[in-house]
Amino acid sequence: MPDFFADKHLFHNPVEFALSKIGGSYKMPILWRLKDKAWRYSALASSIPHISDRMLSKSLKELLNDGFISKEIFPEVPPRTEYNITERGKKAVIIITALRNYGLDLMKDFGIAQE
Amino acid sequence: MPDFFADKHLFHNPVEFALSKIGGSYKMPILWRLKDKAWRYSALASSIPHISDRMLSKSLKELLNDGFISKEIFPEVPPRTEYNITERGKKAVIIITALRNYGLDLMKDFGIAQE
DNA sequence: AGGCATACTTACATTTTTGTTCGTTACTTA
DNA sequence: TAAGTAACGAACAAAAATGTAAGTATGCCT
Repeated sequence: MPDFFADKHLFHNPVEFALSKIGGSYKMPILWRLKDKAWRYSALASSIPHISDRMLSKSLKELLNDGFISKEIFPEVPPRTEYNITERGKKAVIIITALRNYGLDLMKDFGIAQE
Repeated sequence: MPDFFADKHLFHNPVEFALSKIGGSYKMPILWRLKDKAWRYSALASSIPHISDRMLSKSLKELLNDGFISKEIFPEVPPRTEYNITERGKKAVIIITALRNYGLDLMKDFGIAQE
């Protein structure tokens, strides 16, 4: 696997590419929440621990641009926005699930409590 | 999944924990190379694109401390060191493989060339 | 008129991660 | 004697990711 360019950025392997799309602190938590229902901005904001508006809207915008989620704006007052997962996002949820299970195994392996 | 502490650090979900152990730019490339044979330090250094001594020895040390790899020093001159994967590391390789396949799929999906 | 609500954006500060350069040990070879 | 080699470590610099604080629009409610 040689290096390759994408989005004006250099990558060295497929994992790096995948994590450039769904990595970082908040994208997986967002996709995970959207996996079985629509969520609005404010609900995501209060559900995801410690997330700031900056990181939430930045993450949502990138996931949207990359086609992992879709967005619907309802012209109400105050405005309402709903985010949904797309087909591409559903594929991401599969690997997120695998990573999550691996993480749970590792936690057991390291003797970390979980309730 | 509530927050939890490990290694004096706060985590919010199992994925975050897993990636604290095998994430970053170089740990997966290292584990990937060790999956079917022993490698010595200098071979890893020249095989992994752009890696510096600092990052290589830092990554190796952490993987070693966390039990993903083992190390054998041969008292020759100049010294020779060999790194091997452990059982815990082999489990990591499984999820790395999944992530890699997902990355390849994503690349196709985004129309990125691969030879 | 003033405050509240939602869904954001912008500027700036701080933290985390990674890169660069240099030094070390102990012996061997030119 | 000087230079080379393998496998690092330490100090410092730069870059990338994240955090903080504040501001925006529209319109309702009091």
